[in-house]
Amino acid sequence: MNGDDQMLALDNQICFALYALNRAVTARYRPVLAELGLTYPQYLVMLALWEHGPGGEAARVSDIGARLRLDSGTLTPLLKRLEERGLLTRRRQASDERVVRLSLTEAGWRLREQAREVPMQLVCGLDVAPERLVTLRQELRSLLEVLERSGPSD
Amino acid sequence: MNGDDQMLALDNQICFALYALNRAVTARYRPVLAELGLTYPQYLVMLALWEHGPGGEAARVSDIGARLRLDSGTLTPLLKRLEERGLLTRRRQASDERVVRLSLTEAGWRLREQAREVPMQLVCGLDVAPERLVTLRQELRSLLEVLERSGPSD
DNA sequence: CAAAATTATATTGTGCACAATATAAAATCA
DNA sequence: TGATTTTATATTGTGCACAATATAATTTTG
Repeated sequence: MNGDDQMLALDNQICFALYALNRAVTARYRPVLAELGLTYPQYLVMLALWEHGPGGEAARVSDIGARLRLDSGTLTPLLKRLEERGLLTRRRQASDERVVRLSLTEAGWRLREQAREVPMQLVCGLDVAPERLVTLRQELRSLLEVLERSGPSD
Repeated sequence: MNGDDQMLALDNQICFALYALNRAVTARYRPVLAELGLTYPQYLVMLALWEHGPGGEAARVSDIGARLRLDSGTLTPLLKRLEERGLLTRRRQASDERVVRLSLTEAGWRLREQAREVPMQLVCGLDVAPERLVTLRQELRSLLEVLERSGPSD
């Protein structure tokens, strides 16, 4: 009799599955990253900076923002915290004072050596076939692409 | 020469794919839910309350917490906001004053009628085969279960 | 029954996300 | 060139998440 829309059942919402799993995964990372003194978003920023590499120009805030889909409202305070911990420096670019360039310090690069263990540590404590994770990752990335293509405008 | 661990590449992190897609999906919900005057977490709480139903005992804060994997630190202020908007009432249970019972108001139930359109609206504006989403949802839920089984203790 | 332990919710404090706005510098245009 | 527009980052304010702790009520124990 009641309007028992199965459409609104929590377990039928892909958004909830995504939300719950994302938080569960983040929770798994938390103690591991705590050993590095990083939060999860800070870890992602470090991954982006490590990936940007030491050669070429230092990354701009907006480079990291584009990579992680984060704006300056999120990144500025986060980067200041990483700077305070001595992992990177933030310097205005002389030729264009609007731009802030991010350079990893020695400590920032050293941290990468510790971080190398993180992915394996996570996957190992998981009892899931690795190829299952690869498949899932591909599917997640594929859907993200769909959303981002049609997203900004539509 | 450089320590080019592909393990640390951002695009190889399943955690990043999950993080990015979750935020992209949430962003899709945002304008739709704004019409209902709800944030995304508030929507999930309402889904849980609607699902709990009008019969039987009113939901406890911890019931919703168990369903959504959220603690009182998150739920208490969120529920107060929903109460201020007149969608629910919070009442201490007489027989056990520790417990707070959550009852949807008329407005809370009426909102469900509007919310009925939300899932279809989201899926339709997505150009992805529905069965692909069903498969993904199952996989996400399956992995969540794995994490929660081994998680709390290990 | 009284003391201790447990339970349910609330509070406090930190760190994201994100919208909206501000600031300042550079690029474009009239 | 001077005014306008655009661009890059920063700031402000709100609302989660989550850890740690507080509070108060119930249950368990000695």
